[in-house]
Parts: sequence; C-alpha cells; structure tokens
Amino acid sequence: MAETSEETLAERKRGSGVKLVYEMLRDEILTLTLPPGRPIDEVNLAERFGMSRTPIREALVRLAGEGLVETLPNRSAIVANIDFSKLHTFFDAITLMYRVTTRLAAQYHRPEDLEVIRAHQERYAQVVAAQDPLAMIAVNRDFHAAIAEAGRNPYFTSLTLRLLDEGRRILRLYYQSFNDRLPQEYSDEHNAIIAAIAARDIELCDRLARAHADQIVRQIRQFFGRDMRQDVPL
Amino acid sequence: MAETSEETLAERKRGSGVKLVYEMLRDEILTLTLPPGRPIDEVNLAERFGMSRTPIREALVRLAGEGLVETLPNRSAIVANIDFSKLHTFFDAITLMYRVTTRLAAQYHRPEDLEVIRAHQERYAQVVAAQDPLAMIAVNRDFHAAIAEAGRNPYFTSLTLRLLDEGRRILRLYYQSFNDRLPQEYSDEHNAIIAAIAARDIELCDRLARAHADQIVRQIRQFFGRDMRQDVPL
DNA sequence: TGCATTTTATTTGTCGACAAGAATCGAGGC
DNA sequence: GCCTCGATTCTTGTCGACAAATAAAATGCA
Repeated sequence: MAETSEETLAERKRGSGVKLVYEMLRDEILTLTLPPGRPIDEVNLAERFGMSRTPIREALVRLAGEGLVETLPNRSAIVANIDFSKLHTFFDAITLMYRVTTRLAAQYHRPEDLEVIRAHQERYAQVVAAQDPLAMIAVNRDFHAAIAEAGRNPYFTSLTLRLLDEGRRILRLYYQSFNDRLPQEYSDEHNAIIAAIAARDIELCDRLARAHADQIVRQIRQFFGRDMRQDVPL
Repeated sequence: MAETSEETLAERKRGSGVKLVYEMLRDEILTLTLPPGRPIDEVNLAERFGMSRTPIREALVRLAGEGLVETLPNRSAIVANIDFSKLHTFFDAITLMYRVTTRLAAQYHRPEDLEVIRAHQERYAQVVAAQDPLAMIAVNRDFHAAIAEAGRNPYFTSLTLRLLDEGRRILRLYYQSFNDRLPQEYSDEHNAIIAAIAARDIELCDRLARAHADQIVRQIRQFFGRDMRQDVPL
C-alpha cells in the first residue's frame, strides 16, 4: 500500500490525534466519500492514520454522538444512513432554524459578524460562478452557520449546525444526480438576507429565511419525492 | 473505603460498562450530586466502578458531546458549568421547543402516546402531592420528553431533551433554595396541554405551551435575576 | 445438493502499562 | 517575606495485548 499523507505525519502533538481523525472522518462522511452504510473498521483506520485504536474509537464515539455514525454492539460501526422516509422532519427543522437564527442575527449581530457573513457569501458567489458543487455545499453551510453564530444562542446554533451538516449529504446526493447549473437565485437570496440582517429588520429576516428554505426544500422534494413538510405558521 | 454497590456487580455483560457509568454520571450531574465545576478524576471513577479507565473515558466523551462535562486538554474534565449570563438563551430555546413539540404532538400523536403522556402526568401529580422536588423535576422532564416523542421529529426531540436535562439542573438549584410548596398550577397546566393534544387543537397547544414556559421562566427569572428573554411572536 | 452444526477467523470491548504534560511542592535568590 | 525556578507527583493521552462476541468457513448429514 502506498504511503498516505496521514502516515507521513509521524510527529503529532499529544492530544491532536483524535481531533485529526475526527475532522477527517467527518469531512469524508459529509462529502459522501464514505457513503451511508459503509462499515468503519477500527484497525483499518488505525493503520491508515498510524496510531492506536484508542483515539480512533474516541473519534467514532464523538461522531456517533452527532449522529454521523451508527454503532452496533460488538459489530462494526457504519456511516449513518440517510432516512428518506423522515426527510420531512429534516425540512421542518431546517426551515424553523433558518427562521429563528436569522431573526436572532438581526437582533444581536455585531459589525464583525456581518463581515464574516459577507465574506462567506462572497466566496459562495465565487464557487457558484466556478460551478464547484462540493465547495458550494460547504460554503453554503458556513454562510448559514455564521448567521446562527451571530444570533448568539448556542442551543439554536448547535441544532442548526447539525442540520446544516446533514444537509450537506442530502445536497451532495442532489447535485451528484443533477449536474446542471448551480442556481444563481440562492446567491441573490443570500444577499437579501444579509441586507435584512444589517437593517435589523426581524420580520423581513423571517420572511426571507422562510422563502429561502422553501426554495431549497421545493427543489429537493421534486427530486427525492413529494413534499411531506407541513406549513408551520406558528 | 466501604464496598459500594457498583463494586459488587463483578460480573457485567460485555459492553454494558460504558452505558452504566454514562447513565450513573449523567444522573449525578443532573441532580447536582456532582456540582458544576467539580473535577472528574478518571482513575477515581475507574476504581469506584471496578473497571478500567477505557470505558470511563468513553462515557466522558459521550457526556462531553452532550455538553454535560467540559474537557480541557491534558487536564481533568469537569462537570459543565451553568452559564447564568446566558440563561436567556436557554429560556428562548425551551420556550420555542415547548411550543413546537406540543404542536407536533397534537398533529402526529397516536393513542398509545397519550397513554404514556398521561401516565407521566399522573406520576407528576403524585410526587407533587408528596412534595418530592427531585422526583418532580425528573418526572417533569419525562412528561415533556414524551410529548416531544409523540411529535415524531427527531431533530426537535433531541434539542428538547438536551434543554430538559439542562433544565433539571436549573430547577434543582431553584428548588434547593426555595423549599416552599411545589406549585400545583403546573400540574393543572399539564392536564390542559394533554387535553389540547388529544383534541388535536394545534393553536391551543401553542398558546398553552407558551404560557406554560412563560410561567416557569417567570418564576425562575425572579429568583435568578431579570428576564432577559425576548418575546418571539414569529 | 442443500441445510444444520462445529470450527476457525475476524473484530470489537476491555485491560494494564508507559510516557507526555500540567499541577504541586520545595529550594534558592532578591 | 515574596517571587522565581526546578524537581516531584499526579493525571491524562496513547499504546499493545488479550478475551468475548460475532461473522465466516468448513464439516457432517440427509
């Protein structure tokens, strides 16, 4: 077997091992490099990363806590499956979180938050222009994550991050099939959301976030199946 | 040192160790038996539970993933602190989750769900009558957790569970200071919520859940400090 | 040949041990 | 007397190994 880049990193700082394998595995799962259902062999990973099974297991436990891997007792852990029969619950949740975090961002953001958000959006426009689906998906996540952070509610932020990550896998499946144009309208909607946050217009943020979520949900549902989502006027 | 009950359980099934120590530690944290900030020594726990450090560490990693313990590199893990300066974000989140999960329960509950919810509420009334604060706090959590389960959205359920658990610590602090009567009005509100769910009246569920949350938040805030929470009309 | 059962092999769960880093304690200097 | 620096102790992070449990292969039987 050829030397992988991980093996060359012989000298690692104590405690950095788990973080490395955690982030690496996480990225490979979210980009579907590791497809859902793929078994995860501990010894295999151990020799791949050139370390013992102990830090590997710790990383797997953390990933299991986030729902990205499923562990069966005395059996191999597997990459978490995507339950398409429960997609509507995902749509419900991401729609509400888009609305809530964008509202909160309008209220609590500071100038430096806006700079971060705008930077992500600029990069988003770039990768859409470059027709790079993988980068587009990752940056879209960063954009909404930055908005959630600006809202300064760690509970909402953590759920939003989890949903955004799960969404990376779903979007990847979506764009893997459709290799057509990356939609420009999302970029426009992002800019409108930024303007609404900067203007601290809570109601406008709510409407834009909901419309943004609706747009994405509509596109995905007509690919994966009917829209099982219910309207949540609250 | 005297033999503890854990040590007497010499024969354990393979794989049950982590679950045992995870649930035990979790319960001790949520009941404030282990106060926030208390350092958690791995070898101490290892000999207390009569097992190696490996399963102890795995349990700690899981608890850290849920935010119940904080780990510092190369230093002792500690029971997660309660950030009182961010209590308002907790109130925001639990209020919204009460509303959303109760709404969803009204829509998606099945007859057997109602039985479970009613059973929890009966037990709630019992422990309130018995003036048992610890049991009241635990059963209150189970009651709202059952409602969230009946709503059948795993994303909302998981955030709700996390908030309910965090709430157990806050309520414990609250009732530890006030050793006065356990409020009867919560029990009445619970019954009203059950009736609204059974009637599948979504809007009524929303109003009742919000009022219920408001009631609790009001009581806690006048103890811990001013209500920093904002109104979220959505 | 097809199925049930035993045997082998693979993979996980747990253990004890060692080394790196941090906290504690003590000695020395100002 | 107080601060700084070094040695010691203590705790964590990682390792290699062993045993239990499952999966796979081989064997026996109809």
